[in-house]
Amino acid sequence: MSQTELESLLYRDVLTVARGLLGWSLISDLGGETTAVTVIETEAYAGPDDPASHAFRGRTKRNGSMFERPGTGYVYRSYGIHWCMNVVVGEKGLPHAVLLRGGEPSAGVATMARRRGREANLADGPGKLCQALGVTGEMDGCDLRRGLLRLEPGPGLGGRTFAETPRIGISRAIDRRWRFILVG
DNA sequence: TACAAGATTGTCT
DNA sequence: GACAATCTTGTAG
Repeated sequence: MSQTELESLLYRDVLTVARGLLGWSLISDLGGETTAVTVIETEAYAGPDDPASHAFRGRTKRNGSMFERPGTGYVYRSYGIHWCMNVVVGEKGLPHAVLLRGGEPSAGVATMARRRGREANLADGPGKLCQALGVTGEMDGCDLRRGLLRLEPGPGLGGRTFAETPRIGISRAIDRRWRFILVG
């Protein structure tokens, strides 16, 4: 995959993008320190067609970023405590997004451990991933194709396969198997 | 204007 | 395995 392929991937169907982002690197230079993870777990949210999406009932102050152009980051606060980040996909104005649920630390591990206050389980959850990379609400609406927080070609699937499972932590439309996770 | 619920995590039992 | 921490949105009065 190349940066150009990322560009075209972002305009594909949200489920295709959710699968395609597995194995990519998410790199952060926030706070003057470089940290990075390999994306290993994603979830797809299809805005107006998805009762579980924040954008199901239209645009609000919080989810405005989801209506921006693909490649935009949508960062929101969860349960008033944690930050969770999405990659906006699809045509501009269509609130489709892929939630980055988990990653494997690949660079700046010491920095991530310091931010997280522990050595293990640095990014195996949406809130943990953001904390490890230093992502906060200030990054809402940023351009993930360039800048301090960006997606770059990573190790890819590396011969590993991925599983499709029901989504986690939601109460609506839980029957849709729109969660993708690398196994192995 | 008030209140319930939520795409979660860490700690304690 | 249960529960608290903590804030924004949506809905009702």
